[in-house]
Amino acid sequence: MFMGIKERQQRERDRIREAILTAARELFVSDGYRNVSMRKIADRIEYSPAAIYSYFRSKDDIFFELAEEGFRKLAEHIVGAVERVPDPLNRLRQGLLAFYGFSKIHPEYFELMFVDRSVPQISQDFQRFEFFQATTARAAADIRACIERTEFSAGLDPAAALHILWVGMLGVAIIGLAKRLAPGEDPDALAHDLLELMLAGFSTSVTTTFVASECAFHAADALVAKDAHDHA
Amino acid sequence: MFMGIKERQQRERDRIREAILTAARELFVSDGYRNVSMRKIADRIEYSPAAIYSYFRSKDDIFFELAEEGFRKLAEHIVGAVERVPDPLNRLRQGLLAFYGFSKIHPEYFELMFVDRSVPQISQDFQRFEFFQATTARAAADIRACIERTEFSAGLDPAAALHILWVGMLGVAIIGLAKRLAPGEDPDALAHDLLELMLAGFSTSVTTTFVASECAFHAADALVAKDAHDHA
DNA sequence: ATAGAAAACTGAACACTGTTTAGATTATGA
DNA sequence: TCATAATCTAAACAGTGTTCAGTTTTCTAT
Repeated sequence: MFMGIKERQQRERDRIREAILTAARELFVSDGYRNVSMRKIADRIEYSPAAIYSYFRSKDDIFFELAEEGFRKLAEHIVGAVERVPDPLNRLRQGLLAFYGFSKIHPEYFELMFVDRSVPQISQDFQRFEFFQATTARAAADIRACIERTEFSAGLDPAAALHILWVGMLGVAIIGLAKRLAPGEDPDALAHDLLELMLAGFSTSVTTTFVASECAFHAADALVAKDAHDHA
Repeated sequence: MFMGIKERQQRERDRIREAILTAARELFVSDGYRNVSMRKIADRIEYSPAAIYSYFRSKDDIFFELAEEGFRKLAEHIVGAVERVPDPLNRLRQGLLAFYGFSKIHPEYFELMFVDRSVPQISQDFQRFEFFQATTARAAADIRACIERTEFSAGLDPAAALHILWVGMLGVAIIGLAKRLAPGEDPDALAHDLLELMLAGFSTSVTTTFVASECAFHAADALVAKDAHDHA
């Protein structure tokens, strides 16, 4: 009869769902994601632990949603770092440094997104995060521009090159997070050096044997092509 | 009176201690270190869980010992890969590929040694593992040789350069372990490409701002100097 | 307003986890 | 033989994710 009731109920459900995520996020950021428990979340929202299970299938589902959040945050962070950089090479540089920087600003998100194996869904659906569709497309376009400007070697596959750069920065990020450096050592300097080394290497005639998958990096190329077409 | 009793008791203690480590290692390798529990270890050695605590202060202590084992294994693996390679640059290459390869042969050890944060002692004492004293010294010496042969740029700091190479390979190893690649993508090719890229970069005049700590990499230099002196 | 249905929530339990402690058992030394 | 010392265990504590029977609340239709 009253049409608004279903909607109000749905709004209420969404509100509680969001409260669960907020509680999880706060615990996650302050205590580390290893120290988030269903009972702690339940305490925060003043519900019983069992109640959460009518909003999320499992604890992993909550973390998966937080990971998605992390990918959105990361995309924003990188876009914010490169949007006013006109030069393709510098934009690439700043973008990759921003990727590394994200691991320091949001270590918990970063570990969940790129390192952790306890939430299998994140590994499984890794390529599906829209982060890749948008952000990597722009980065690949910058690499292409660098090749055209002869700043990078001609035989370079942009998608493969991006993958390599990304993996390198991931390595630095992780030794920083996992604290596998001596007290005096500066991971920032390491990040800088590795990045410059890789960029310098791309100006020589290195060949790539790695083939980046269609669904992620090359699909992103199509997206940029479409983007260029739209702006034409 | 009977002098041998204390010794026999100590032997027995050592035997049981070793049995605990063996049980832990087997569970660790087959089920993953996240799935090793004190109760499972206790079941295997047919003792009560509490008994283990008179041989190890905590579960972390067991894992720390397994990590030490891992570092010995890794050192052996790398030495085995490079011992018959005469050329310094190739030796460096093979050594770094062996480091990456170790992450595939012993993923559980690798994650425990280089990624995991749940055993704080491993992060804390990371630089003290003898692995660094020996293996990194030889790698740094190879880098020095490459510089002398003008295969690498002159201004290079061998310790810093090694750190950079190591971190790069660590990145590839981790995306492999954490399965952050699309199904078709080959982490081996990625490892190869990144390594060649970095080596190519070192032949250009890149500058390093990173300062490797005394206690780990530079201390290793001293060890190699001593080594050279001993063989003279 | 009231009965019935549906949705929401809880208490208690299950099977785990690392760790501690008091007590029982066994081996040793005089 | 008897006390001491070493060794091992049962039980418990506080925590974990998850499930389920049952209660409470909310909505719908008469």
